[in-house]
Order: sequence, then structure tokens, then C-alpha cells
Amino acid sequence: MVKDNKIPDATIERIALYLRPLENLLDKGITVISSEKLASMCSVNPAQVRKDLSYFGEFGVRGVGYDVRDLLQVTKKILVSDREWRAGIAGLGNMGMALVRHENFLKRGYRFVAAFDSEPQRIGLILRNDLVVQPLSDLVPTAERMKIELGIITTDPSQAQAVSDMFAEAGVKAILNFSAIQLRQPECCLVENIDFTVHLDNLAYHLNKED
Amino acid sequence: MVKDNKIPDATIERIALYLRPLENLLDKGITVISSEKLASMCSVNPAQVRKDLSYFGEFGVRGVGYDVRDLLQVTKKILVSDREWRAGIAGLGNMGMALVRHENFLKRGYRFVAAFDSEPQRIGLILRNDLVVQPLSDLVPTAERMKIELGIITTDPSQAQAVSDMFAEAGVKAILNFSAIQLRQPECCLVENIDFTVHLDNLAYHLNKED
DNA sequence: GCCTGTGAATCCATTCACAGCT
DNA sequence: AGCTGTGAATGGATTCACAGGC
Repeated sequence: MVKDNKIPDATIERIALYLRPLENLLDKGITVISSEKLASMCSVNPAQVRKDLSYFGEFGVRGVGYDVRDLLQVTKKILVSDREWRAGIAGLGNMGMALVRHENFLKRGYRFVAAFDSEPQRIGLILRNDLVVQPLSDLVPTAERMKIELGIITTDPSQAQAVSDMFAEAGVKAILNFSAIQLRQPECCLVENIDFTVHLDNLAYHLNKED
Repeated sequence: MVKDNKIPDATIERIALYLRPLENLLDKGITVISSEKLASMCSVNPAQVRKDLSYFGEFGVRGVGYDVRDLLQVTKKILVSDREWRAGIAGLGNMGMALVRHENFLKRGYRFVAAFDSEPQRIGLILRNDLVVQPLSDLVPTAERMKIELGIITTDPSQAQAVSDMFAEAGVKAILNFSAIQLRQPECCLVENIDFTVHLDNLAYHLNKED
């Protein structure tokens, strides 16, 4: 893997984007796809698709296209989405519950192995046969013991920074933050913030521009 | 507003990003902020912040910084986030419920004025005193009558395309799609797809690269 | 002294266009 | 004939560095 050299960040993001259409194609039994078709499914330029892939090797057949199954495997390998990642989630309000129950995470290899909340009435709640809500105060030891690699924060904003610090203390290396606060980025951790309203703001701006 | 000229797309996305830290600052009673501080809160370059804002005018004071309240107002105006937008949501599973109950949308002016689902047991469900779940088959007339501007799709993937088409038919101009499918982009509509696993894939890639 | 506003320089990223393979 | 792989060209976006104002 990796033809070495610098891989543009934008390329990685797009490759993650290609995954879903490829899965859909595979489900539909389509075995070969051209850069042109894949590109149009993702609203990008065909040359872009080819170039993105070319950073990692030559996976297509000239005159034909790409084998869907191969390409899916390759892209998953690139993204290290070909193994299971162990995730912990803190905050089991509506959003947290929605994420835990979202079967897509598991399908892509992201497995929730621990769940934490500070509300007494949520502690002990059985989310799956092997996933029970634990008190937030158990986060550090549990995350260490269970070798959690990804921390997902869906607490309310007032708790988010503390939770982030706890994840960092427990050696968690990456955090996905859904709470409405800008996290102080711990030195040791990758943090990605998700803010839905950003997407709506974007749409609103572009809608307004059109008139 | 708008010094005219071409505004980079990336600038719009970042301005949407500045909103949240600015709100937090305002809540904390901080009245002045430098591009340096705001930049570090958003993990961008200070010159970037200044340049982004400069596309729209001169809002800062040399030697001092930006007035937080003013800047918040200005950025909201730029994003057209200074008025209410009328949103409809289809699909009230976990994710849909989480979004409806997420108070941040309303705080930013995105108001759910209608909700739709195909499950009989969810129809009639009262989400707020003025928001009751309606059958999916009522989507087109209701969306038209209520002048819905933004459509949010949280149905399962098998229904998403049909829902998208209905929104388009009803004259909805922008769609935010949370379902795990690539929507055929209707000519008349802006569509933004949200896929959480893309963020996790990104983190996974970067985590792996570090060793 | 400090921080903004912005041309100029740099750094990327995207797209073109065509050679190369099937 | 058709579609990939990729240097070269283009087009943006980011950052620098400093003039300008408080």
C-alpha cells in the first residue's frame, strides 16, 4: 500500500466518500465501474477519481474500468477501514442513542465497546447484550482496560471538555465531538468536531445567493 | 453586505465555523477577540480569519481586534442565518428524533415546521405543541402549503430517494440528507449529504499514519 | 506596541489532454 | 474503441509580510 509521497488530505476525504457508492454498487451486483460513473455518483471530476486512486497504485484496467469488489477492498485498506476499531461513547441522550443504534457504524467496522453517562437513571441501561451504560466516573479505567481507540462525545456541552480530557488520559487517540462546544485540542489526540448547523448555514448561504 | 467579487467556498464554510466560538465568547461575556485567538479556537491561521472577513468588509479595529457581538451579527448576516428558515423532516427514527429535539437548530434559526413518517404508529405523535408527525403521503401538499425551504431526510435509505423527489416536487430548495445513500441530485435543489462514517474513516487513516 | 487589512508569494489541488494498455 | 494513469497547465486557496491605523 501507499506509493509513498505526500497524499493530499482532500484525497483521503474523497476516498472515504467513494466507499458508500461502491458498497451500493456491490449490493446491486454491478461488478465493474468507470471513473466517469463513480465520479458522477460522488459529484466529482473523473480525472479526480483516477488521480486519487493513483496515489496508492494502479487498480483499474485500461479500456474497461475498475472492479468494484477490488476497489472497495483497496479503498478500505487505504482508510484502514478493513479492521475493527474499538469505540467508546459518552452521553446517551437522543443523539448518543441514535449513534449507538445506527447499524452503519458496525457495518464499517466501528464497534461501540463501552458507553458512559452521568445521569443515574441511564446507568445500567442495556444497549446490547454486551453493552451496558456505565457511570462517567468509570470512563478512564474502563477505556484503558478495553483499549478504546476512538472516543465519541454526545454529552451536553458543559461536560464535553471534561469527557475529552478523560478520553485523552485513558490513551484514546481520536475523538469525534458532536457536542456544541469547541474542544481544546489535547496534544495527544486527533479531534474532529461535527456541527450540523454548519451544513445548514452553508445551504442557507447558497440558497440566498441564487436569486 | 458583500464586497462583491468571488467568495471562495472554503471561506463560507469557515465563517459558519466561526459562529459557534463567537457565541461561546459572547456567553462568557468576552467582548473583544483578536484574529489570533479566534483562529486558534478554530484551528486555522490568523491571516485566514482576517482574509475571510475582509471579503465582506472591514469589521475589526487595528491594534485592538474584533468586537464579538458585532462580528457575530456580521457573520450571521453573511450566512443569512439572521432570519428564520422553515425546515421539514422526514423519518422520525432515532436520528430524526435527535435532530428535532436538538435545541441548537432552533437557536440558529432553523425551525422544524413539519415532520413526516411512513410508520403508522409514529403518525400523530406530538413532537411539540405545534409539530405533529404526518404521513409521508402528505409531504408534497404540506410542504407546499407551509412553504418549507429546507428538507431534512432521516428515513432509511430505501425511502430516501422518493422523499427527496417529493421535497423537490414541493419546491423545497435545499436538502440535508442523513440517510446512507447517494441521492440523485434534483436539478432544482441543493443537496448536502452527511455521513458520519466518513469522519471516522478520516480519523482512522490519520491515526494509522502516525506510527 | 499591537492588531487589522491586503497585495504578493507560495503552496496545493483540480483539471486537461494525451500516451499507453486491453 | 474505450478507459486508465499521469505529467503539465491551470486555477484556487493559504500564508507571508508589511503598510496602515489605533
